[in-house]
Amino acid sequence: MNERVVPEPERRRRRPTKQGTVLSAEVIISTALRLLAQHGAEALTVRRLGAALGADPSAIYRYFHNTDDLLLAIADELIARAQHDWRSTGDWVADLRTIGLRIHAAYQAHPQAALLAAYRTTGRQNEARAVETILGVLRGAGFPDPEAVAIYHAFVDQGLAFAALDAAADALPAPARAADLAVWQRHYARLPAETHPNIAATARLLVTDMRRSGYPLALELLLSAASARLAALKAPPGPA
Amino acid sequence: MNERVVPEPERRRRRPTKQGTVLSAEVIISTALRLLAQHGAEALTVRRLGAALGADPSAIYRYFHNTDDLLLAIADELIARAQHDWRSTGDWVADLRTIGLRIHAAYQAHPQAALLAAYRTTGRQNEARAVETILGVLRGAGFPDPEAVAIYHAFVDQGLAFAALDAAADALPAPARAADLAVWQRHYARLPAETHPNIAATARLLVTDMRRSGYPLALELLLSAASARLAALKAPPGPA
DNA sequence: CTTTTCAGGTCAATGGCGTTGTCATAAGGT
DNA sequence: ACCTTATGACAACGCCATTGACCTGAAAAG
Repeated sequence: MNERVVPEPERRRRRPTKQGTVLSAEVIISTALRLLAQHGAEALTVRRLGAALGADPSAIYRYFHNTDDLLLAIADELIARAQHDWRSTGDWVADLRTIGLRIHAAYQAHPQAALLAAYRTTGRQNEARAVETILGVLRGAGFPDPEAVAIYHAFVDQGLAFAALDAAADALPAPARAADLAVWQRHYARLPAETHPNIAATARLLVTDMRRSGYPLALELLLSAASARLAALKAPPGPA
Repeated sequence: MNERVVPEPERRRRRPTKQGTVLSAEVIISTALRLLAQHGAEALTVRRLGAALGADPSAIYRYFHNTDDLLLAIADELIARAQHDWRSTGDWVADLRTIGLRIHAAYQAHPQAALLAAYRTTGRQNEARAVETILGVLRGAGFPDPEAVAIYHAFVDQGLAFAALDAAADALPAPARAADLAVWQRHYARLPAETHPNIAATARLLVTDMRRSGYPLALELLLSAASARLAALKAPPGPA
């Protein structure tokens, strides 16, 4: 591990680069997000980031231990954006629905970054706040701790997993992306009923449905099943 | 794109390498899978694959256009394996549960290939067979077509999304993977109750639960919610 | 206001990677 | 037995992340 990094709040001396930029963790993160948005995932290299910042690539190592450290910082920033201004309504199902959709939306706004970040556990400030909030909603709803933790896990992972899945579609190189979308019309819509009766019968529905994200329905199903479980827990004497 | 590749069925001349191996697409794929299984994601490089084969790295480009081509060839195999020997039991919930877990397991067995494959729509034979099967299960259970298609979409995307999420954890470079796992013990388990009461109250549960995949529960919740919807559809006169 | 110090930007080098242009040679059709 | 050419080998290119040594100017100390 690299020891050159001084924690951001303790920084005193800020010295411009040869090209005049004044660096900071914040500037580096936002430049990285811009680079990802403009030129795709493969554009995020230390060398190109250095060039975009107007600094020597190695200067980045004064702010982040390595590229992974930088990536985790980016991930935490996305989580922060998802939580921005959120407030509980008192209805736990509505709260979780909103949180789930917000996470998904925040990641969709930066598909290239989402693809890299959605899989990581950062342990940083904003992530911890999100974990705390979601657990609070579930425990406040009346789920006993083991159930609350299990449902927290399913809920969060499902949100992140769909965020990455849908981000990947956006982040795909243009030709591959077009090809994948066209498969449903070009290929599945023309399969004969003899060999693929179920696809043939539903082809039109498939073509329109597969254009959208499957997340909203998956989220709704998760929430309604969780709700049913809670109801069962609150009526302890088992039914016939 | 590299034009050196001769399609496998047209190959006539098979010439041993200096070290005596006789190459083929099949040998290269299985060696790559062995390399991945034995030494993890970062072991799959053209150079190391060449070394493992007993051949010059560049010889691989006589069989695959580039590394992506090779990885897709590996991935293609996974789709077939997920479906291998599957048979309907007549119980639609049990069938979907099995199919979901099988997809997840097949991808889990080769995480780095899964990461590339889970996001794509190939439209090829094995994929079409899977779509047909799942739609058949849902329509056979009595879901009307629009509902069948919507639930198909949520079900499949959930399976693929979790497959990619869990594969990504396995495919992470060893240090990053260890760091992510440790976060729950090192960091979350020690947050004070004053600032993070819900995390503090459930820390022990979190540490053990987050080690496992969230997919089995998420799948179960999706299936039970779908089941409830079907029951509601079959009892048309609305309840009190 | 001067002196000291050291954070932080720069430079150069290391060892890895995927990929390709070229060459040499042996396999296999004739 | 002869040719053709597919296929393996070699060497080189331009990327990549990372690091150790250095230099310099901003801030702290007096």
